Amino acid sequence: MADVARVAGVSPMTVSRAFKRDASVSEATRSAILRAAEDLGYVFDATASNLRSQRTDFVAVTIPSLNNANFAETVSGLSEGLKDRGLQILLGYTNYDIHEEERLIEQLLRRRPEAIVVTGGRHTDRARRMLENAGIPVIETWDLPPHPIGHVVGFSNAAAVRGMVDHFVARGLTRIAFIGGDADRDTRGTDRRAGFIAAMQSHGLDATRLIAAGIPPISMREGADAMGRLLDTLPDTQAVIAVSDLSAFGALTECQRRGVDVPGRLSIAGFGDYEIGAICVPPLSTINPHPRDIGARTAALILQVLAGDGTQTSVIEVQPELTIRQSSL
Amino acid sequence: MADVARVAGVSPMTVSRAFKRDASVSEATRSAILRAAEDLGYVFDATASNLRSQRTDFVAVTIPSLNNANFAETVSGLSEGLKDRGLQILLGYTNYDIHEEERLIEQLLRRRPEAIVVTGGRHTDRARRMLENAGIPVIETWDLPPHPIGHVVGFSNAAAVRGMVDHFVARGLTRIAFIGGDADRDTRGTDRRAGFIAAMQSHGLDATRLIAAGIPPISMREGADAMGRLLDTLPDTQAVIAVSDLSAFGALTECQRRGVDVPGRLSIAGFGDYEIGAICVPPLSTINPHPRDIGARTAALILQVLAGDGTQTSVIEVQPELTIRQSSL
DNA sequence: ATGAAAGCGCTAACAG
DNA sequence: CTGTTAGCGCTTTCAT
Repeated sequence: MADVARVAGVSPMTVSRAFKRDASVSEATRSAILRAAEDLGYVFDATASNLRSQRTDFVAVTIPSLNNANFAETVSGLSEGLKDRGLQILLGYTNYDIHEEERLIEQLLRRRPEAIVVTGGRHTDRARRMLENAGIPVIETWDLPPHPIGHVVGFSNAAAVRGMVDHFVARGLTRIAFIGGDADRDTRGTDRRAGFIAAMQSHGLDATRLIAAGIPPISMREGADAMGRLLDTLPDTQAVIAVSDLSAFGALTECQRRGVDVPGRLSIAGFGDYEIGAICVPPLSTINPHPRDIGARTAALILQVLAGDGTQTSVIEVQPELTIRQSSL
Repeated sequence: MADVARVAGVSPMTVSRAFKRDASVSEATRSAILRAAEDLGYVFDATASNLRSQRTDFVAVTIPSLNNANFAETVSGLSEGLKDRGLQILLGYTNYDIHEEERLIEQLLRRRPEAIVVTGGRHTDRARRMLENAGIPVIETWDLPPHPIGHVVGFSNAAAVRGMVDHFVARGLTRIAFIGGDADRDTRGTDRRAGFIAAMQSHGLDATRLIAAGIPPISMREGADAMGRLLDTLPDTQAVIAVSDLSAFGALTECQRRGVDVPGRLSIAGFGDYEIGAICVPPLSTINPHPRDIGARTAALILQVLAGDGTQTSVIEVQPELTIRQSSL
């Protein structure tokens, strides 16, 4: 920066200002500085800026998996909402493991983010303590934890599934199974399964048709395998709710391979409103948790909190939407 | 850190050492320091460490889209290979736009990464200049550019498609169409389309059955729409290659909706070996570019280069694999 | 194995 | 609109 200042004939401080958005530098001076910088191949050093200004413009985000359209949508909505203010996302993934999440949170906090967004509301004790003491806004998403650490933008996974159970029951189906949610690593999956069980019981129905599908992320293949076991062991099942659209689609393909008519003999529903559910034949009933909205509203919340709008914490509920398609009609 | 030092009864320098992996601190001192840090809720400040040591332990990575299983696999393989050495990925996405890529590269370089990995081999002139002058290892991936900036870990998208054309021709099919690759934002898509045209011409076949599918990322829906137009306008087409498995699957569903037998009346192939192609009915022929290997080999290359193993640049070719399934048999 | 002094490259704070 | 001074919290370097 000193070199650029020398070439442009100004002080380093003026160069520093020229690189900021709204700093007061005359247009002529600024363009001369930027030209000098370009000529010299100077690249602004954010590490020094971060230290001195005590601002990094990072927003830390943890998601269970990179390769998941739902979480990708949330991150995308978040990123979109933050980039106008120059905030950049520092992303890490936990592989659906809260111990991995703990390690990740520690690493992320070392980078001194302005805020931290975590997926889910269940954490190790130490992770929780670190978040509580971080001194920055904390936002839990994709859940509605009973004791939030800070802010929340999410929904109840259990309640969302209840709507689908009600839909099946209203159609007169009673022998309903649930695929997935058995490994307690994926807290959203287990919550959905718990919601299924509670909803079935409240209807006075048998809630024991639970088919394990392995550790998350549940693949399409695992959904297909689970459906195979279901058809083998409980062939009188009338409807299936899968922990995600991906496993639901896998289950559908297994029905196709075995010549089981969907929805004639068996209804299927998923979760997440992934594109595949809308386009496959027949299209899948699902629950749309509005992942992009979660991201967008989280971004808006962060901007508001960083602008100093009060210190109270908000709980923003993004209502999941029951989406009924041909697979359950 | 000074506070921790005081509580632990040592100098800040010793605290600093206690937080490093292989620093020479007695075990007793180290554990006393770590306990003091935990008690005080101290979190190591990476921004200061970065500035003083001139090391960030960041590896910058640009990918076209977060929500893409192929790129997610590459990032995952990369991340896996880097984390043992404490290197963290700083990820940004370009939305398939080289101008967005230019902006992103500038932002990423300001964070002073140890190396930078970009997806693709085509860049704006300014982006290319920034990468050349960055003074860190540069790795282009998912392509085989004629004039690499630095290292390369990738494959020829055009050559990969040739293998699929040859497969169809060997089966006696001659009226072959290509879906996608029309928007020049996605250089990998256009390269695949160009490879299709070249391969068809080298067989003396008509290479004009090109169906546009819109701007990337091409959705399943766009694949289905493209297939609809193809069936409407060129109903005698015998085989279709789509720019990705996702659009190929969309195309397949359109055939299902119209009662067009696949592969009886029409063969379909995709690109990418996404899970959906392996499980849908019928399963899709595809080209597997081994995305995780690209990431893993990129990670290994970075570690080797950072360890100072010579200054020569490597071009590592990861061979795509033709995967023939029922959709083209 | 531990400590003292100096400084990484920028910007807050103040001045003009 | 521009400049001066000091210092962000670590770690390099050199000691012992």
